[in-house]
Amino acid sequence: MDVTIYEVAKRAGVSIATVSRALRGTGPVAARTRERVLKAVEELNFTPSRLGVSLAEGRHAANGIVFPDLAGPYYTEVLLGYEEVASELGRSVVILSTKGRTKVNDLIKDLAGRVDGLLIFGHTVPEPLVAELVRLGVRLVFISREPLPGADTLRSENTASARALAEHLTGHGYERFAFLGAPLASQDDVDERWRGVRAALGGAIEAVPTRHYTVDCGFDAAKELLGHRTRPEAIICSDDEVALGALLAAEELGLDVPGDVAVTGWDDIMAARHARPALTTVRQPMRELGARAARALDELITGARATPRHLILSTELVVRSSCGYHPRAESP
Amino acid sequence: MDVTIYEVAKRAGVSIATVSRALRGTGPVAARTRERVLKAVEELNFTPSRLGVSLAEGRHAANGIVFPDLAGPYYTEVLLGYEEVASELGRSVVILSTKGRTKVNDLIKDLAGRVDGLLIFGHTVPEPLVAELVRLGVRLVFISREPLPGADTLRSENTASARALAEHLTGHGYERFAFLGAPLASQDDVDERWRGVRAALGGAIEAVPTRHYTVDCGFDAAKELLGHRTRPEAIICSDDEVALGALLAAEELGLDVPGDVAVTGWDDIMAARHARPALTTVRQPMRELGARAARALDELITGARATPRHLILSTELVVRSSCGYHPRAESP
DNA sequence: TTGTATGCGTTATCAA
DNA sequence: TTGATAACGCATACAA
Repeated sequence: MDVTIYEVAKRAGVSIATVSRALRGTGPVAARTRERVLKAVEELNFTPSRLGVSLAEGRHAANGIVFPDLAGPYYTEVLLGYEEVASELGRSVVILSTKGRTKVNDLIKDLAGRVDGLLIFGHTVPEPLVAELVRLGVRLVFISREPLPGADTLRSENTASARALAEHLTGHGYERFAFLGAPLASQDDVDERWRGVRAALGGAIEAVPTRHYTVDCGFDAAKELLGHRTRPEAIICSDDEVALGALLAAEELGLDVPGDVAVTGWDDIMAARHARPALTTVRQPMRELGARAARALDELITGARATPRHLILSTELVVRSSCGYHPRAESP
Repeated sequence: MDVTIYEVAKRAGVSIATVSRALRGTGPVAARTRERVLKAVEELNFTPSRLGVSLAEGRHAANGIVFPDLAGPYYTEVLLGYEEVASELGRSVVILSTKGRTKVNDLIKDLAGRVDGLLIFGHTVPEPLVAELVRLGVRLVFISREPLPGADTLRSENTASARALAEHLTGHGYERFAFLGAPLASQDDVDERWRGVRAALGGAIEAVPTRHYTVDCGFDAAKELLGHRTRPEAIICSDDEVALGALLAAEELGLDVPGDVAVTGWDDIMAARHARPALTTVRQPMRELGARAARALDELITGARATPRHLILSTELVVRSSCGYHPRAESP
C-alpha cells in the first residue's frame, strides 16, 4: 500500500488522530466528521499500514507455528485447525518448517520476533532455546510434548488407548506382536504408545524401529520383519503412515491382511479409511489439537489466562478390518 | 523480545547509529568499537525488533500464500516447496486459507499488508481484488491460472498430457469414457484437462461433474455412474483424489479395476502409488511449482526482473495398473 | 469533539 | 570513525 493516514487527514481536513479514532471507533467523533473521514478513506483507498499499527499497538496480531515437516497429513491437519481458529481471532499465521534447515535457532528467533505467540510441535525446538523463549516471555503452546513450566502443552491420550488396542488384539487371539516404528530417540507420542502396548502385552511384543515415521520406512521395515520365518501375528504401528507401508509390504510378500498378519495404525488420517484393508487405528483429534492451540495461545496473549495449562485430549479406538475378522465388519 | 538498540548503545558507550552499523556492517566501525558493541549485544541478548527493521527498511521479508484449503496433498506439496525456498531466501511465509471464510477480501488485504508479495492459487481471489492488488503494485504470482497482465503465472502442462493419457487408454481398446470431476465453474486446471481429453476422444467421453475434488465426492459420483447399466469402460478423473474415490466405489460395487472398469487420476499424489490397484496418473511437479513461485516472487520483489513471466511446467504420464493390463506392469 | 505531541524500534543521511 | 536526527506509519495521552 502507499497512502498514509496523513494524506487522509489532509483530505478530510482533520488531524490524523481524528482519522484514527474515526476508523477504530476508539473515541468520540462527530457524525459529520466521521463521514468526511470515511469519504476520504474511500477515495484514497486507504488501508492502515500493518507495520505502523503493530508498532504502535505493540502486538503483531499473528501467531507462529513450528513443525518439523509438512509432508504427511498429521501436521497439515493440525495446521488447518490452527489457522482456522487463529483467523477467526483476527490473527495471521506464520509458518516455519525445520526440516533440513541449518541454523534452526536463528529461524525460530526471527519467527518469534514476528508473532505474539508460537505453537511448537514436540521437540522441534532445541531445549536451550525453549528455555530462552520462556525467559523472554514468548507465549508458547506445545503439541505432543511432556508438560514444562512456562508454557501450555496439549496432547492426545496415548497410554489408555494403547491398552485398549492391545486388548482388542489379544481378543482376536494373537500372541506374537511387533511394534513397528519403535522410538529411537524419545519422540513423546510414539514413546508413550510403545510403553503403553508393552505394558499391556509384556514380553509378547518386539520393538522394530524405523528411520522415520513414513510410508516408505514402514514398508522397508515391515518387509524385513515379515520375511522372517517366525513373523508376528500382529503388527502394531507407531502411526498410520508406517502402517500403510506395512500393508504394502504384506501385499508385496503375498501375505493376506488380516488373514496372515494383522496390522494397526495410529492417528486415523484420511487414508486409513481408504486403505485396503481399511486400517484399524486410534483416532487422534488432529484438527482440534490445532484449534485448541490457537485458543490457548490467544488466552495467553490477551492475558485472559496467566498460568500455563496442560491438556490431554481423548482418543478413540477405531476398529476396521486390518486387525482381524469381526462378526460384522465396520464399513469404511 | 524487549531490549532495544538504545540500551545496547548505552551499555557500549556509543550511539545507536554505531550499533546499527556494527551489526549490519553497513558502514565503518573501528575494530575496538565493534567489539564493545558485540559484547553489549551478547550480554543483553539483543535481537533487533522485526517491526523496527521492517518499518525502516520498507520491507517485510515475508511472503504470503493464499489457498482455498489445505486438506489434501496438492496444496500441501506446493506449500512445502514454497516455504523451503522462501526460507532459503530469508523470507517468512504467512498463510491464508479462504475455505469457509466470510470477508475474504479483508483477509487478503490484511495479508497483503504483511508481506512483500503473494502467491495465489487459481481463482481463489475475486477478480476485482486481483485488479486492485495489481494496481497497488503488490507483487503477485499465480499458480494454475491463465496469464494476466501485471503478475507472474505458473502452470503445469495439461493439454498434451491429456492427449497422451487419452491415447494410452484407447491403446487399451476402450471406447466408452467418462470424465469424472468435470468442471462446473471454470477451474483452470481441470478445465484444460477436460478440454484436452475431449479433444482427443471426441464424442466417446461423457462429462460427470462432482461437487468438489475430493475422495468423498469422487466416491459418490462414481457410485452413481457405475450403477448404470451401460457404464463406461474407462473413467478419467480430474485428479487423484477423485480417482481414489472412484476406486473405492468400484470396490464397493464389486467391480474389478481395471478388469471391469479402468480408472485414471491426475497429479500423482503420494497415495496414488499406494492405491490398490496403483493409480495411473499424470504427474504434476507440485513442489517445484511452489519452489519456482518463491523464486519468481523474489525476483519481482528485489526488482531483479520487472516484467511478468508466464511459465508452463511439463508433466509426465505415469502408467501403473489401474488403467488396464500391461505386459510388464510397473511396480508401485 | 478535536488537535498536538510523543512513543514504538529501527535504518540511513548528513555533519562533525 | 562517530553522533544527532530525520524518516517510517500509526495509536494515544493529554491539552484545548
